Amino acid sequence: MERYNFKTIEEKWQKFWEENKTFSTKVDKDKQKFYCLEMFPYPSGKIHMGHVRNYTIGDVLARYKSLQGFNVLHPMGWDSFGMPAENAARQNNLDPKTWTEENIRKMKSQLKKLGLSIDWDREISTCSDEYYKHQQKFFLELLEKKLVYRKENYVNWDPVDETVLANEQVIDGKGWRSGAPVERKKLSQWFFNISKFSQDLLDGLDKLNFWPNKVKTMQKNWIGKSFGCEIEFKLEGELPIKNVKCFTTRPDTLFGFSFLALSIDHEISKYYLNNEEFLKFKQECSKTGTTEEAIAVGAKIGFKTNLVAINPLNPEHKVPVYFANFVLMDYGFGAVFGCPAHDQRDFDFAKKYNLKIKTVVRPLNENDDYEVNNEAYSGPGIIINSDFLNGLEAPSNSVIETINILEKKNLGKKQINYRLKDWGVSRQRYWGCPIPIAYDEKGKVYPIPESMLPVKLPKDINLNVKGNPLDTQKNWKEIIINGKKLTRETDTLDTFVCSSWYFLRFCSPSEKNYGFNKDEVNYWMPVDQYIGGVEHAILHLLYSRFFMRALAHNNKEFKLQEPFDGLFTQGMVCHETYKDPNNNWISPEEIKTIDGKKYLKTDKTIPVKVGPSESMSKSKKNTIDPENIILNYGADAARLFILSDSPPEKDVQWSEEGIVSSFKFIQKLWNLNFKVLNEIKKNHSQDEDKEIIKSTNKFIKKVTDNLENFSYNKIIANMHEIYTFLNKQLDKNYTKNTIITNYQKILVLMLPVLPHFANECIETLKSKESIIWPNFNKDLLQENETTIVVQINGKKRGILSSLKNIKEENLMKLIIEDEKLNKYLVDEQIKKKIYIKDKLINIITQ
RNA sequence: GGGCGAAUGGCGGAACUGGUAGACGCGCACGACUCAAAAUCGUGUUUCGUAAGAAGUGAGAGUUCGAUUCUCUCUUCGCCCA
Repeated sequence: MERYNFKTIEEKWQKFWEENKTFSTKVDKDKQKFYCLEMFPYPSGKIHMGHVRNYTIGDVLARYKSLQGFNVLHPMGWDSFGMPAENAARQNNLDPKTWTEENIRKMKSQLKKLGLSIDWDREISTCSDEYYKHQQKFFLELLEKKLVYRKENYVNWDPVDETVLANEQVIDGKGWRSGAPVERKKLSQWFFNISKFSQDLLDGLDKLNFWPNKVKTMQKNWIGKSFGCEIEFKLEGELPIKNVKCFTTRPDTLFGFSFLALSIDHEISKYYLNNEEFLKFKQECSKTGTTEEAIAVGAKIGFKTNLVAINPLNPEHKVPVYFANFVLMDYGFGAVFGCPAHDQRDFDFAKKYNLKIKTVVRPLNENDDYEVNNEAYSGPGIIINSDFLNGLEAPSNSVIETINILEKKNLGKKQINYRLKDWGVSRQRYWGCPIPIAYDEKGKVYPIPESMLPVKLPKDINLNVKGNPLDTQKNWKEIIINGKKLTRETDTLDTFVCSSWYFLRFCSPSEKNYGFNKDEVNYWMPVDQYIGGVEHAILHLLYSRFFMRALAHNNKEFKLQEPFDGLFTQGMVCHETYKDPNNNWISPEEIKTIDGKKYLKTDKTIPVKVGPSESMSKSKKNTIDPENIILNYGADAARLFILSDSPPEKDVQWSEEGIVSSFKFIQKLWNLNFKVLNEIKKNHSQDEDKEIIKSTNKFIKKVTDNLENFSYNKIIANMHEIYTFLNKQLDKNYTKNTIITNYQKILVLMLPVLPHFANECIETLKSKESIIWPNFNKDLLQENETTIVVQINGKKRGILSSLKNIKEENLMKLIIEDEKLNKYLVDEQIKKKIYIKDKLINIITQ
């Protein structure tokens, strides 16, 4: 026996693949294609275990499909624009480009050490102008199609850093860096008209049969289609505006109307701009963040106007009009009617300002004198206190009925509303794709002509400035187009734009004239299997789906709607957490295990508190560096373990014991390989080939089924079974040729998971058969013997072996002959027998 | 607060359309090899019970000859949205 030297063998095969361009792919219309894609990484400089898991899962699939004869596209690239580069560059006084490129170089070499079957010739990086110049063209194409527009919108503004913050940079209402309370500020920004496709994006979900339902539900909720009605309210007061439109999903509660609330940006607000109290109120409102959550959690405040709104169903019923901070201008019409009894937010508001609370829906188990007390009732029930609406079932009938009445009286109309808002793509940052636009002094928009693309980012820029660094670049900002002096747009595009079409670029990464080549895209797209984290379930996937529709809009040559045919979302990688006696987090490397208990490495008498297994994060110090794992145990062991313990869609727990056992298993397989090589040298007098043929056939079926169902953890279990079988049975008398062909089939089954190891073993076998995925023979799966479970009164009492297709009478004979079983039957009357052929018999006696 | 999902040995997890619960791995125990240890190999391992046997898939009910699987109620946990 010889030690398996993973280092030289893994290096050998990686070199072989690179030199032979084994994974380089071309369009081949005679072959069926398979596009396998994993979400491309942000080049942080180091791969983490999440990457190892994601890319191993993808690689297993890609290698499997390729062994099956598919023409597999399996590319990799870099989502390389974004804030970490800008932050790191600022800290280390570097250029973001240099920092990013160095990280890409490091990460690429780490990924290569994992032995992934990637076509590196197709590598792309979104921060290269080769990539983003096409994105700028797409932007202009969408502008032409009127799917891009500019409008004023609120942003999260950090008043200290003088910068715009993304929602996730706002922590507890404060800027993540400065700690200053975040304000709302209006800025002119670019928007993609994703809401134009709301219905289409919703409908498309039904056709995505190979997506997890969970993700489809999340997208559905995000699009948030609601059915309701637009109502026009008459206003009394000294303003030229006499009507206000509202959208509501509950027009049936109109008799519980107690106030009308307007957004501070409602057109009516312009009549209050010289009212100091109002301006103060507006100032106050700017202190709440822009997210729906911030508004929901924050205090509800209002400003009372001297206006009065009239209930369209009862002109006698008049209520006050407020401006309120919880009403958003971009939902409905920036106005809501308040019904405190049946909406908690309205209830809180009414309590605060002492407004009337009138109950108009009673729960089904209450009487008509029911009154809402401490909280709003929003459940189903019966309409009460509402004149001609009384007695209707709410909300099922009452909403439709009320809409009918309103429509007949010309007071409102049925309407469908979506929660999905247009996608704001402007970012006030340096490290992103420049928006190819310029303005004159009056702010008129000029697209940058195609001949002047790409708009490249300026080099040697000072990042240590407040606000957007591009704004301070005078030389860069000034531009002359057709003799006209203009100023460039200094905002860059949201990085989600870059990832909304990168899968198209992979199809034709060197196409010069356009973002992709139509023929190649038509061959490869859609992505057959997309694999990534569930955290991208909404935004990235929805944006990509939108981007395909936007490109296909008014386009005869490009008709793709859905980019990802199949989607798989993998779980996270977790690890135990540890704390020292002072409750400081400590990392796994600082720990020594003695007799199964864990102690500090520095002082082996101090015990370590072991916490629950949580997803790996730097803050909890429970990360494991994949580079060390590959160095110590090899890529195949890492791949084997990351797949073995849990189903890929669930979280997996990384453990030292686990990786060690995977490592040992490969060594065992290596020993087995020697045993096989020895065995085939022998001359056998007689043969028992049937057994090995049958078992191999059975394993082929198991592994193939498990691969098809993404049950990769079960494949590892199958590999252990295979090992046990061969190790025990090998010294029987098989013919040389039978061992070679069947053992090679078994090695091919292992190849997707252990590519270096399996290729090495196949090479030592020197078989003449080609390396392809083996098919199983259905006939060989048939057994002529079977085991039948014997139940008496539903309880398992024994198991009998018999030939298949045994008749019930014969089976009963066997049971009566069996002493153990018969003892349950003597002195009993058999009332009923349920016989499931070749499987089970249940005998009922009482 | 709403939506979705999950709960199986000491642990991670198997169980196809309702038909042998606990595959496979980890851990543990015992044995072999060894002067000894590590490594390796072998055997065992749901619980209670010496045994026959009984109980057992978060809790409680229901459907069924038969439920980890289907239905209802509840508990706990996770994720997403708010």
